[in-house]
Amino acid sequence: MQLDKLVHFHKALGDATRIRIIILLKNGPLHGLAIADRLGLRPPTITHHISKLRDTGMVYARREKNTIYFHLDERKLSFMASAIMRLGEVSEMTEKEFSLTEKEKQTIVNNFVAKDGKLKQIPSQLKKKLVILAYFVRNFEIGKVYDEKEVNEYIKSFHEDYATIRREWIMQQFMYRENNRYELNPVEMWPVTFNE
Amino acid sequence: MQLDKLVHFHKALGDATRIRIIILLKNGPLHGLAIADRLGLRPPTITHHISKLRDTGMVYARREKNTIYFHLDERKLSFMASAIMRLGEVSEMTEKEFSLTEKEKQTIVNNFVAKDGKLKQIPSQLKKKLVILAYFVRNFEIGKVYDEKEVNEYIKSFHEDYATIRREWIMQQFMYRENNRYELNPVEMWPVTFNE
DNA sequence: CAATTAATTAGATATACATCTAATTAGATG
DNA sequence: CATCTAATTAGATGTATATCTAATTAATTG
Repeated sequence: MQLDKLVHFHKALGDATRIRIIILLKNGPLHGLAIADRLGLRPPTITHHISKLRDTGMVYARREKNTIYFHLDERKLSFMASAIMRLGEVSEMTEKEFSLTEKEKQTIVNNFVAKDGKLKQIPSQLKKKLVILAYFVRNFEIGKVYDEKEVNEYIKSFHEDYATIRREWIMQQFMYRENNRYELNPVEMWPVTFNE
Repeated sequence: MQLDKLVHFHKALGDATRIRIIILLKNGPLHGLAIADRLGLRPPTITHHISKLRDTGMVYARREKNTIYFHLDERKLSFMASAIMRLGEVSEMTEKEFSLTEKEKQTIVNNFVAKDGKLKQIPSQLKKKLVILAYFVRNFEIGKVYDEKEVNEYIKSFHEDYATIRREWIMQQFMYRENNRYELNPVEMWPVTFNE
């Protein structure tokens, strides 16, 4: 399910009147006037809410004579309600954010790092920035503690604006700082990993 | 869970930015500036959204130095997301709507039905109205088909405004009408049942 | 086809809320 | 205590939306 659909589903349930309609429909189909009467609201208000519920697919309509009965599709409701828990799964929208192939990452590096190994500029696009940060941070040793001067010196070897890079490493959780001493965070915390 | 809490939970998820925050936090805790940077938004905007998420309990905060890390409580998220499916269960909010003891129903009947068995007036409060409608509708036989005149005659035996009562029985699904012939709906469809 | 009933549309109103900038608070550190 | 950084608050702005009344459409039936 794509993000937009998920948002609309929860928007649909984010209203007391619509939840009450769901409750009514749990006990079986009902038509508009009956719903309006039970909730103490006017028919146009029910039309408004029902159409939002129908848009998500969790409610559908069946005509009988000139009365329209609204039914709750409990399976759909259940499926969509649980979607938020499945967010991390493959083929979910998460992947759009941060999954890059090694090839793509290499391309980004090639675009921003000169032949002499220096960083031409810090990418402004988040995804690219993270790749670059990951690329250069790998030269620290896991578990080793560095003082600020050491970190600065290393950064200067490939880019002049050491303050920004240092700050980004902390902010993006590649590194951890305590009492001005720096060390790598565990790789699991990195927003992007970089395997050569 | 009470209705209000459920509504607020879904309201909280009914926004693309907040869903994106959830996605980020699924990969581990993050602090405000990092979230702002990843989403391309300003810190106050993040404060705004995070506080809505915290209100529901699905996100909590832990301070480390002067950075505040926000954590996702997946168990709470999962519990609340599934609440909509449990709506019908006992001790849920449904019961507030329509569960009356036989005694309470009898009291309502006593208040609205005179000693001679006539309906004094149609209750305006929904709950009471349904009890009265159920009370009088029981005299029809299950499965038997009535024509409109028969229905009217029966209603007149206890109340003058037969049109209203007849219409309410249809609207509230105590009865079903087809080609001006009337019959009782199955008791499962009644919004209120009445056992003597 | 005229009358009835159910549902929807149109348009108005009032409230909620997502986002921003600017200013402020809170903690940590030199 | 002065400075830095992170987070929050305050206040403004524009958009979204819940509800209503009045008017209209759709289907059924005498």
